[in-house]
Amino acid sequence: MDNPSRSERSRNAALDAAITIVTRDGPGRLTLDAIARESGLSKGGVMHQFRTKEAVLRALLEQQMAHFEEFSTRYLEKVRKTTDQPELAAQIATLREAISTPRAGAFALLAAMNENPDLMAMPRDVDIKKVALMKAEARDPDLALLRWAAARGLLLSSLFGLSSLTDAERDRLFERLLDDSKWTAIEQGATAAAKSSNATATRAASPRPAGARAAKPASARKRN
Amino acid sequence: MDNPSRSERSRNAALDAAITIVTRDGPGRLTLDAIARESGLSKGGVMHQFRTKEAVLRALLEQQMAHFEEFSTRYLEKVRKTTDQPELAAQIATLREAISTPRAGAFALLAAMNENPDLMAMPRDVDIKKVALMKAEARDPDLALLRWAAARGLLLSSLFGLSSLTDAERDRLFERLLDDSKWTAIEQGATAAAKSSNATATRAASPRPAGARAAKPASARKRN
DNA sequence: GTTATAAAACCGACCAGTTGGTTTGTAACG
DNA sequence: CGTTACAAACCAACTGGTCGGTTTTATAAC
Repeated sequence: MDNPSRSERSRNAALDAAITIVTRDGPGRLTLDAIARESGLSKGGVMHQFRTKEAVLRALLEQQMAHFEEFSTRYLEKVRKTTDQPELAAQIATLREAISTPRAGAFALLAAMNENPDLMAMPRDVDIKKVALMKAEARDPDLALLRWAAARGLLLSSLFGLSSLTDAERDRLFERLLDDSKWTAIEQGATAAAKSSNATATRAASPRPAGARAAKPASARKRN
Repeated sequence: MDNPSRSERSRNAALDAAITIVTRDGPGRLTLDAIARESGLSKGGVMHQFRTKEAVLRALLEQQMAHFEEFSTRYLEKVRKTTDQPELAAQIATLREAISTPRAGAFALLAAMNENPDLMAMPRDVDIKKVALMKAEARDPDLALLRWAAARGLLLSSLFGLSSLTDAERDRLFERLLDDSKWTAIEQGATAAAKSSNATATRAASPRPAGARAAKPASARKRN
């Protein structure tokens, strides 16, 4: 086998092993030795492909992000014509997907966060773009964000083993989140405050004001 | 100082140190030595108060849960008369509170999960009860769950540094989540029968198989 | 009030095992 | 023959946890 292929095979073997470990034993058990053991490679081999453990985490994250990005894109293409908020739909569907697929994805996230919280910047940056898109397409951006937040809440809760919902329940909730027709009735115009009492059935057709984004969390810690 | 006070002071010092470490350095850095260093106690002293590391995690979780439980109870008492879904309101408000208070709470959660995922059973059990209460008081239980999930999504995203929202935005979203009047218009059930449970497919843009979801993580790992 | 004794709180050296990472060697590719 | 890909032994730092000993507090007899 030629060298490039050989290398790629080892790389994938290592990453697959990492996913296996993280999902099976928990993020705290993801060590270089464990990866070597699980992948069949020697530790030296693993270290040849990834010079540091952080490089492994980063590669893991990138792989998973690419996976979900692809899912998202495909889904988006498919429903672009059936809803006027395709980005929102795609995000919700992707979050839903992340629950069922080999927990890998978000477990990788967890492992990353555990080891080096700064790695979270990667997925966050993607998020920022997605949020912008969702807001741009929505008549009621805040409502879109809330539907999105709900999906995310369901995912993260499930991921952390915090969920007290059955699979059926969760599925039903996702279904409802995706169903635009169930939400239009409470869409609000871009006007902020709103007279609290009724006003719920208003269905303003105005575009939206394009909010101003501000500073980041600015978490700045160092590790390793 | 008498013994009980002395003991409690040390215990709290250790716990405070643990919170400091976890929030400042990340969950992966929470070690017994680190706690000893940070708290000023000796390692032996720490071990006297907590026989194992898991005991530290457990105590941390309990402390945080107690804190939020108290907040929740107080809030509930306060709004019981102003809304017909006080449990939901209390949960949302508590989740909101958890964002602003020292990240401690959920970071402790993370540390716990990292070390021993089984510890998550503690907060989950509380959740199950809360969910039951919220469902019981709601005319549209699923909608209540979704509002709750949204609040949770906002919290967890923010907590993990995944949030791309500004504080103001998040605040606005929480405000809306708490405002019952903004949701009544889409309440389902109660009125006009309607087998709400299925039938959601009116406009579902989701081509999902709705297949049989598999079993739970079934993580049965041991550590240490 | 002093003294004797026990019990609790605390210290810090120590242990075996694990960690991420390095070094040295070797075989195959190009 | 040099570079690439891997293996295996190795290392210093660190891990959770133990253990013998010291200090502080509590009890109670004198």
